[in-house]
This record gives sequence, structure tokens and C-alpha cells, in this order.
Amino acid sequence: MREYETDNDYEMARAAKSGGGDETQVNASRERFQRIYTLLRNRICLLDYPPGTRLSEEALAAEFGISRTPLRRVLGWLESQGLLRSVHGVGTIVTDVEIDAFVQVYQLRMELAELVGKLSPVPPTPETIGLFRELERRGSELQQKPDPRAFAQLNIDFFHGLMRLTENEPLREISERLYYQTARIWLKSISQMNLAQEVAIFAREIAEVRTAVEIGDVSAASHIRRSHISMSFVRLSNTKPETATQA
Amino acid sequence: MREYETDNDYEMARAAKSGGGDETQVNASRERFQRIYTLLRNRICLLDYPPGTRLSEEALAAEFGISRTPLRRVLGWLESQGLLRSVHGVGTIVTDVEIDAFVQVYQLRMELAELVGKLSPVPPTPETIGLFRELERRGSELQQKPDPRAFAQLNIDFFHGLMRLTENEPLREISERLYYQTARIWLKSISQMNLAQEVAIFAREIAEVRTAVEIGDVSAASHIRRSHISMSFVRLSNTKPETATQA
DNA sequence: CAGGATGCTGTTGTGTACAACATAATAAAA
DNA sequence: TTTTATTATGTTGTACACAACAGCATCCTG
Repeated sequence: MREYETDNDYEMARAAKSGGGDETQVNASRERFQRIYTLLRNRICLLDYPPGTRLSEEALAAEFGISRTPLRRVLGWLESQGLLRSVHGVGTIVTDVEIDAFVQVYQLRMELAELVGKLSPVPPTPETIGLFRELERRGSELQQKPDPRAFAQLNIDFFHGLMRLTENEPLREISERLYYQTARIWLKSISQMNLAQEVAIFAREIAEVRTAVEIGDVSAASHIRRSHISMSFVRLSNTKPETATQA
Repeated sequence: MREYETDNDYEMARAAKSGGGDETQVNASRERFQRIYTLLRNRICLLDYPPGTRLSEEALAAEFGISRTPLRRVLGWLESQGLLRSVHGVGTIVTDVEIDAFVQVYQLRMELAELVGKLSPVPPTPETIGLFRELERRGSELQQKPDPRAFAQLNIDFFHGLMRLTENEPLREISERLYYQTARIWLKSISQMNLAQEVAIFAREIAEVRTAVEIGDVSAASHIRRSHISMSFVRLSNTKPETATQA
């Protein structure tokens, strides 16, 4: 569905820009924006840029072969999503999530997960069912060779798969926003937990959801998801005594 | 609580900028951003800029006495909120909401309204109670002299009052975003309806909510709100045959 | 040696000129 | 007259130079 390459793709962008781009350039511009936006968001929530990291506009602009101006548009969107914060004279800092906000976001995400089954649920297509089977396969694979980063990536893809179960676009946008706000905190905590156990639980969740999707019961899938978000939160709370700080 | 002046306030900003601004200028910059953002958002949802309006970056920049660059930052945020859409070579257009998205947003807003009573409800302070009494007074006043714009402003203030009933900040942000996405569509439709009747119904809603708030029952207030959003949507659907289009 | 002022360095914010683009009016050709 | 090419105009997008700012090291002064 979506590409989450973290390297070698902006190189393509540069080639497309300088090379044989004889199609409409405006679309190329919007696609470039989308690519950089998605790329940076992924780097943030995959902890390539841990909370507190200071990003340099100039360095990023140079990396993507563009000027600071269009890059700042991307950073502005990321800032409006609460992932960055620009401070004059200091830098562009990757935000952290304080404990209170983390709790609130998780509570809200639980409710929204359930709403997926209530608002405009869409009967799963064979393609969607296939996607969840593929996710389940990746889950099994991950159990044999646990890895935090692959775990996080599977979690992201699973989330996007769930978003295909509703046609309510505002719900999707909002769920996505909240997901990306806490995904990195979750990932940061996962490292301090029993990785194998978490992977096993997650694999079971995928399997359960896949079963529900297969018989077309989106509501059941959403309830399964909700309960797992809830339980995941409980486990996180039990193992995470300290949290980060951020103004 | 919040100021929604549509004129004579940016003049203050200019004076503060050129005049005796011997405090930290960075705060002044952020406040300026916030002021212009709020101002433009209000103009959009109060239909000063009806859907389809083409805004000129240069004209707006001149109006606020700044360059296009900082203004574009504001426009970028409004675009990320779905209120604007910039098209290269054409202009910055105020978006419209197609019927499907409108339905989806309303459905979602109903659920979120109920969540206000479930997620981190905050016991109303005397100040909050006073606010709702004031809103109720304005509602009565409005009944004697119905006016679409004053109606819209009261609706906005009432919404912000309701947001004080929860401490869940993400829920507030998201509710606000969805509210401002559909408020102008609601206002546009109100004009074609029985204004006096709508005002009367709204005044009753305020009174009911005020009663619930007064006894500290935030959950009841949220359910009242939910039901009124639902009924408002039904009335809108019955009186609005045609809708606007937007890519 | 301690404390504070001062310059140095790197960062984001702003202004401005120009490029890329879309649209409509206009002129030319069939 | 119709159609097509072209020019004119106004718009947003981009690049770059500079201003404003914060943090830090340095140096001067007591």
C-alpha cells in the first residue's frame, strides 16, 4: 500500500527532478512534499530521530537537494501535527510526550478504535483479507527473529490495514495523527520490555483480527483492537516508571 | 475568553511590533502567528471568506503589515487543517465540504461529544458555570433579535465552553478541528432554514447543558450535546437538497 | 581566582527577487 | 466564423541573502 523506505528514495526524487521530468511539475512538487513528509514522520516515529533531537533545516534541505523554503513547509506540517517544535535561534526539536498526554492519547485511541467498527465500516475485500494474512505471516516471521524496528514497522502497517476497515475519512486522519503521536513512545518503551512476549501478544492480536476480518465482522475486529490497545497500555504503565520531559 | 475581533486588532500588532516592544520579540512573533491564524480561521468559518473564495497571499500580507513568508506559515497550518488549499498558479482557495465528508464529520463529532463526558471530565468551576449562564443569557437575547452571524458566534463560544468540561487535550484539539471544518457549512445552511426556530432550539440546548453543568454532571451535558448534534444533523439533511463541490 | 560582559557560532525567522504555473484575453490562421 | 496558437497577467512555489535570536566560549575586569 504505502512505502516506508528510509533511504535511497529521495535519491529517486532528485533524479526525477533533474532528469526526464516532462510531466506536470506541480504534481511532482506535491509528491515530493508527501514523500519527504512521510519519510521524516517515519524517521521520527521509528526513533531514527529520538525525542529531543535537533534537526537542521539546512542539512535536511541539502539531503533532499532542495532549498530551505519548501522543506520548511514540511516541517511546518510536522509541527502542526505535534511531532516537531521550532524555536527561534535554537533549532527544530523532535518533541517528546509527557506522561499525562500519553495517557490521554491512549484513552482516546481506544475509543476511536472502537468507532472504526461503528462509523462507515466497509466490508473487507479479498485484497484486504489478503493484506491481513500477509501481516499475520510477518507476525509469525517476527516471532522467530524478534527485532524492535521490524516490530515497529509491522505495527505501523497493521495500523494502516485497520484503517482500511472504515470509510470515515476524518476518523482515519485523526486516528493516524494520534497513532503517530504515541508510536515512538511505545517503541521506546518496548525496548525495555520483554520483546519476545510483546511480539507474541501482537502476533495473536493480528491473528484474531484477521479471523474477524475474514468473516467480514469489522465490529468484532475493532473491539479486538480496542482491548489490545487497552492491555498494551496497562503493560506499558507497569514497566515504565520514568518518562521524558518536554516544554 | 477568546477574542474574535475581525478588525482593528492587527493594527495593534503592528503598533506593538514597531513601537515599544522591549520584551522578548520571539513571543511577539508567536502571538502574532496565533492572532492571524485565529483571525483567518474565524473569517473562514463565519463566511467572510465563503467556500471557493480565492485569497491573495500578497494582499493578506499587506493587510497584516508583514511579508508573504510568515503569512504562508499561517496559510500552511490552515491548509493542514483542511480549511484552505493552495494551488500553484491559481491561488489559495477556501475549501468546501462535500456532502459525504460532511456526514462523516458529523457522525464523528457526535461520538466525540459523548467522549467529553467519559474521558477526563473536569468538575465545572464556578467560573465555568458563570460562563454557561452568560451563554444562556446571550441565547435569550438572540431569540429576541435573531441574526445569523451572532448565532454563529454564540455557537462557537458555546463549543469552546463545552471543551472546558474535559481535560483531555487531544480530544479538545480534534474536536476543535472537526468543529471548524463543518461550522461554516452549518452556518451556510442555517440561512436557508427557519432561523428563529433554530435559535430557539439552540437556546434550549444551552439551557439544558447549563443545568447539567450546574449540578456537575458533565456526562449528562455531553449526552445532551450529542443528541442535539444528532438532531441538528437531521434537520440539516431535510432542508439541504443541494451541496457544493470541491476537488 | 571569580564574575560578568562580549564576541563567536549556529540556528530559525523574514524579506525579496525570480521561476513555474494556470488562466483568460488576444491575435492569427484555416 | 471557428479554431488554434500566443501573449499577458496574476498567482503560488523556490532560492537566497540577511536579520533576530540563543547558547557558549572567551576575555576582560574586579
